[in-house]
Amino acid sequence: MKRQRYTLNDVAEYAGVSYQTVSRVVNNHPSVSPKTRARVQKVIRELGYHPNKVAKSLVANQSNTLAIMTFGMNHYGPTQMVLNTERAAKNLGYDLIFSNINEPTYDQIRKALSSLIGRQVDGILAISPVVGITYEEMLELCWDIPIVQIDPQLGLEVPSVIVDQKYGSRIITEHLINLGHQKIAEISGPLNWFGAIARHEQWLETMHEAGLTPMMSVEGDWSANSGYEAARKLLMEDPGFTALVVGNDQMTLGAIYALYQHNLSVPGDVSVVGFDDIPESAFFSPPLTTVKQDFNQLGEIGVKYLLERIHNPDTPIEQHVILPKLIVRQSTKTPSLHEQYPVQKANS
Amino acid sequence: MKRQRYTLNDVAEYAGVSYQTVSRVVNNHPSVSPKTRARVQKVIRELGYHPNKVAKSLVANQSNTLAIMTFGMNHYGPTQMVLNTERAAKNLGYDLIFSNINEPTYDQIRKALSSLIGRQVDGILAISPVVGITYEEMLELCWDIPIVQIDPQLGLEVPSVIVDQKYGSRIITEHLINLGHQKIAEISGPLNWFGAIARHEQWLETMHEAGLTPMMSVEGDWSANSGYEAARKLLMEDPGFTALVVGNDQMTLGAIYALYQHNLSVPGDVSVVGFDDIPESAFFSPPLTTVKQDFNQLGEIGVKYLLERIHNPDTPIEQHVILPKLIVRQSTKTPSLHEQYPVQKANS
DNA sequence: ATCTTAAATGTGAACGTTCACATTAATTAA
DNA sequence: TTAATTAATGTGAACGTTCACATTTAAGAT
Repeated sequence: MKRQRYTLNDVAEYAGVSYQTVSRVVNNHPSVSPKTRARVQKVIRELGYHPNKVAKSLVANQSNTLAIMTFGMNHYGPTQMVLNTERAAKNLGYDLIFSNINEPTYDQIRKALSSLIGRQVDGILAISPVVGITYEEMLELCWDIPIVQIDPQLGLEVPSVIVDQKYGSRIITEHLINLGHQKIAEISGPLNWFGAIARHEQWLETMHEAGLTPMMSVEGDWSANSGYEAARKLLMEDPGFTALVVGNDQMTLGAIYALYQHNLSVPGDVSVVGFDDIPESAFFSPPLTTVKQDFNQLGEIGVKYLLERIHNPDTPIEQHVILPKLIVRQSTKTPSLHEQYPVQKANS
Repeated sequence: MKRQRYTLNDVAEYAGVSYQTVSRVVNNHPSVSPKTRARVQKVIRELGYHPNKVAKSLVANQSNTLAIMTFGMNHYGPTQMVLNTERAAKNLGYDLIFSNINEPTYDQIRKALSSLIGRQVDGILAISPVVGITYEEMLELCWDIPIVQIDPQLGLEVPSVIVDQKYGSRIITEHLINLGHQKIAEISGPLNWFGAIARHEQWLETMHEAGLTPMMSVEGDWSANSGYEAARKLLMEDPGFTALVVGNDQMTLGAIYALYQHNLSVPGDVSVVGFDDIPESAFFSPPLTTVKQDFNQLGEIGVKYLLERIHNPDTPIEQHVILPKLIVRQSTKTPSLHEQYPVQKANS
C-alpha cells in the first residue's frame, strides 16, 4: 500500500540522465533538448514524481509560504479575509499557513510568530485589530520577516491596510441624525479592538458635533448573544432611545430580538444600524441599514502590498485606507412622534 | 535593518561547542551537562536563534504540517472546522496549511493536492461534502499521505468523520409531523453536496413513511439570498404548505423574509426549520427550531483520527458518525386551523 | 576538415538539520 | 592505581534540492 516517494535522482536514473537535467525539466529551463525533455516528462508522469518543496525551500532560503494570523474568527470579517488571502496567495504560487490566536497576549503571539519564523514563511498578514502588543514588539518578534497588518490603529506608521472606521461611524451616525434622531444609544464592540474603539469614539464625537448628548453605551463581544444582553441592559438602565448604533451586524440581530421582547418595533419605535454588511443582513427582519466593509478589497490589497514588501524591502511603509460605504435598508426611519414610548420591564 | 538568520553552527561557535551539542540543547536531549546547557541557551536567547524547521523536515522526512482542504467557506460549518482543526493541530505541535477549492473539479483538486504533497504535509483533512471526485481518485492523488474526510457520503468504506444527516433530517421532519403538519415543502442545499442529498432524500422518505406526500422542493445554494428566492418560488408554484424544512439556517433567514413579504407569519401560518444551529439562529425572528451539528466535536475527532492514521498506517478504516440534535425554539408550532391561507401573488 | 561558438548535459558543493557512530571526559568499582 | 563504565561531546554522512561551474556534444564559420 505504502508507496515510495521518488526524488530527482530516481527520475534521472529511470530516464538515463543526470539529476540536474531533471531539475531543468521540472523548472522549465530552456536549455534542454525537446527529446530529452519529453523522455524525462514521461518518467515523471509514470512515477508520479512530486518535487520536494521542502528541499527546495532549504536551498532557496524562501518557502513560498505566507502566513495569516487571526485573533478570533467569530465574526464575518476575518473569515472573509482568510478566504481571500488564500485565493490571492494560491494564484501567485504561495501556500497559506493559518494561525489563529485565542488570547491576544504577548506570549501567545510570540509563540505563534516563533513557529512561523522557524517555518521560514516569506511574509505574514496579521489581522491584528486587537490591543495587546505594539507594532514595535511585533516587529521585534518578526525578526526579518515582512509583515502587513490588517486593521490596526489608524494613523500609525505601520505597513497596513485599514478600513476607515471613523468615517464609517460618522456616516452611519449622521444618517440617524439627519433622519431626526436625537436620543441615540450604542452597543459597541469589545473595546480592546482598534476598530471598536474607533467606531465608539467617532460616535461620541459625531454626537457632540451635532450638539447632541450621547446616551448610554454598552460593550458587547461581537456575538448576537452579547447584542441581546447589551440591548436588555440599555432598555433597563437608559431607555428612551429612538436609535441604536451597534458595532456589527451579528450583535444587531440579538439587539433587535431584545427590542421585540419589549414590544418595541424596528424601525417603528427604534431605528437600528449595524456594521459589516454580512450577506445575511439584507434578510434580517427588518433588512438592516449598515456600513459595508469590502473585505475582498482589503484582502487583495493586503496580499499585494505584502508581496511587494517581500520582494523589495524598501517598499515605503504606508497605510492603505479603504472607505466603507453606507447601505440604507429598512431598519432605520425618522423617529415617530410619540418619541417617549412607555418604558417596560424586561421579562427576565 | 535586515537581520541575519542564525544557524546551529553560529550558536555553536558563539558558545564554543559543536553544533550537535546545540542541537541536543534545542531538542532537550538529556545527555548535556547543566553548565553547557545554560551557556548554549543564553547564546540562543541573545542571538534570537530559531531552529529551521525546513531543514528539520528534510531530514526527518515529515513536516509537522497538516492541511485542511475546504470546498467553499460560505457557510458556518467549514469555518468552524478550520478553526477547530487549527487549534487541535497547534496543540499537538502541527501547523496548518489552509487550502480552499473554488470549483470542485478533478483538476483543481489534483492541483491542490499536488502542492500539498510537494510540501510534505503529514496528513490531510478534507471537508469534502461535494460530489465531483471519488474516494479512489482522491486516494490515488494523495499518493501515500493519510487523509481523513469530513462529511463525505454516509456508508462508504472511507476514513472519515461524518454527521448522520439522515438522522437529522428524520428528527426534524418528524418534529413537524408530530406537531400535526401534513403539507410540508423543502428548500434543500445544493444537490451536489452529500449532506444536502442525504437530508433531501430522508425528508422524502420520512414523509412517505408517515403516509404524507411531500410538497415541492427547491434547491438553494446555502445563502440567505437563495433561501429567499427559493421561498418565493415555492410560494408561487406550490403554495399552501404549512411547514418548510430548509437545508441550513442561513437560507432560513431568507425564506422567513420572503414569507413575511407575503404577509405570512412564522410560525403562525408557516412553521420553519433549519439545519446547523449557527449561534445567530437563537436570535432570529422568531428564534429558529433547527438541528444542531457539533462542529467542535467533528473537528476534534477528525484531527485525532487523522493523527492516529499518520502514526499508525494500519489504523482501521472507519466512519466515525456523530448524531445531530434537535433544538426546538419558536419557529415551529401546530398548524393553525384555517390551514389553507389565502394564496397571494409575489410582489414584483 | 578544422576552429569557434553555442547548446546540452553533468559534477561538486551547499542549504541547516538529524542520525549513527566515534571520541573524549568524568565517574565508579575493584 | 587502574580498568571498566557511564556521561558528555564531537564528527561524518545524509535528506532532496539549486547554484555555479565544468564538461561534452552539436552546429556554424572559415
